[in-house]
Amino acid sequence: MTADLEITRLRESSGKGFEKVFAFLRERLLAGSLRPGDRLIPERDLAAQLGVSRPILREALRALTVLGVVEIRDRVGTIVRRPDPSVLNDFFTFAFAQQSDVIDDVMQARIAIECQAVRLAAERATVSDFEKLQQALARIVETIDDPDGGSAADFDFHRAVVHAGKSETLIVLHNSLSGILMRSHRSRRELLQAFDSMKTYLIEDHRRIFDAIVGRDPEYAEKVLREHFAIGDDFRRRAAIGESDARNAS
Amino acid sequence: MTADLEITRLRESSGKGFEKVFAFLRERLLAGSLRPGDRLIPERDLAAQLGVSRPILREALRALTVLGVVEIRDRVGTIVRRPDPSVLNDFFTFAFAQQSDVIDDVMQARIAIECQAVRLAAERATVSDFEKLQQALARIVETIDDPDGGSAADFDFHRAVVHAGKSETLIVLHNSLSGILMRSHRSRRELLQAFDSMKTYLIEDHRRIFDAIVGRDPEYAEKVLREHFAIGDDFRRRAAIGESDARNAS
DNA sequence: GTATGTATTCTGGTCTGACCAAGGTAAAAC
DNA sequence: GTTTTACCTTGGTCAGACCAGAATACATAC
Repeated sequence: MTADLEITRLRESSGKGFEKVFAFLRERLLAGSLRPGDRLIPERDLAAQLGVSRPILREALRALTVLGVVEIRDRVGTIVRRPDPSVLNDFFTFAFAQQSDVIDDVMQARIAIECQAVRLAAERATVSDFEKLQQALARIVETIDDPDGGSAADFDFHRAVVHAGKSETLIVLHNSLSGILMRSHRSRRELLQAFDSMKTYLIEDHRRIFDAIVGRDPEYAEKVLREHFAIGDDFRRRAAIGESDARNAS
Repeated sequence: MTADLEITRLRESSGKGFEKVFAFLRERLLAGSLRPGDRLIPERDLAAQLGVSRPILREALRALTVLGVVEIRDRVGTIVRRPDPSVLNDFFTFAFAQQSDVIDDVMQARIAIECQAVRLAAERATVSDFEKLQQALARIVETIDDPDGGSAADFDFHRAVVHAGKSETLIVLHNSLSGILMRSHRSRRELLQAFDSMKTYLIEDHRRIFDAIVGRDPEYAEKVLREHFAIGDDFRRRAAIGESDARNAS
């Protein structure tokens, strides 16, 4: 509507076509003059205003799309969206597709996130969170002999912990790491079956974490969680070595 | 015409043009048939083989570019790259830019990352890391009265800590959060100027963190760092209240 | 034979203008 | 007032063209 002045300015400032347009839109998005829900003006008009051709504009739009910032709806228009964390999954998938040895490293990030989250959880968790945690805990007990279900239950519990932390950022990050972790999670869990002592350890650890959160003890909560990871890591290290990669994705 | 069995298959499988091409390339990238360093065939040829027009191909290529998977080099070609973590910066910037109240929340993530990193640093830091940390520490002392320089020095120190942790993932995440944090960092630091007691606290805290790392004491390192954040948060809370929102855009 | 400089080719970067199909909408028909 | 319908809008795509500079081949000079 009123955006022509600045656009003209932009036309000379930034670099080449795509870069220019992308930078322009980026700025608009970041500055907040384009907010989630807004609909951009038609591609043709926008392209004209920006002084580029439609294909170029579309490149920029598409770029923003993969970043989850906008959504191009066929025959409707381009609307601004609140960035969807699932984009990160995309990225991580690409990033870690080639190297499989980064799992341990990603694990460090997970530990970081969860340890912080569990602290927050101990402070902020609501009764509703308690319930969810308890349910997750129950499922862990139920599925202790089932690799698949157990893995899921385990993960759910940890996810519940992070959610109880009430930090959007931590939730996003944790969720983003999920993709990579998921892969290893199952295989890791499987070999836990070998050790029978693991079962009690698994249950006990989670229960203690739960108790710590309910008991509003951040310090202890983190401590237990950290130990939980350490012991798990230890078991894993002890058992698994030859991680064969069956990557024949049909 | 007859040389492209898989391509032809793809042509019908996936959805529309862009989606199809993107999915195709994505698969190739993930499967590993396209590996970092490889150069794609010229756009014209590739477009022809995929049965789409060049603009569409470029949309897909550009999309992969923002994901950091490929790099389009002017007049050279499109080469596959190992995903660049800087992509995350893009995303996080977008994701957290719109809400200005998330700073505190992002801070939780920073704390999470750094606390984990400092632990690792205490275990893994090399002599080279020690030196960098010491230099950063020295700069903090030097620039204690300079808001700008001080902010940078402070940040450098923390960055050095994370790097000393030797976890690529943590480094990536920390770096990604930097963008958002940077904004607030300076203003936060400025108001620290008001409190004179802050200066000694700032120096002392960082020095203790440094000592903990050199002393190979993860537990203590995290403890100090956590307190460091807590105290900073406290000061901030005490000083700044009316965080005015400059939302004069639109 | 080597080295240098030049011409040619290749490749991305961009533009123009066009066609299609389906969503939206308002006029037209009931 | 409701339904139907025709039109316009909008994204999705294509085809072919031009440019500028990198890469390379080639020819020339030493």
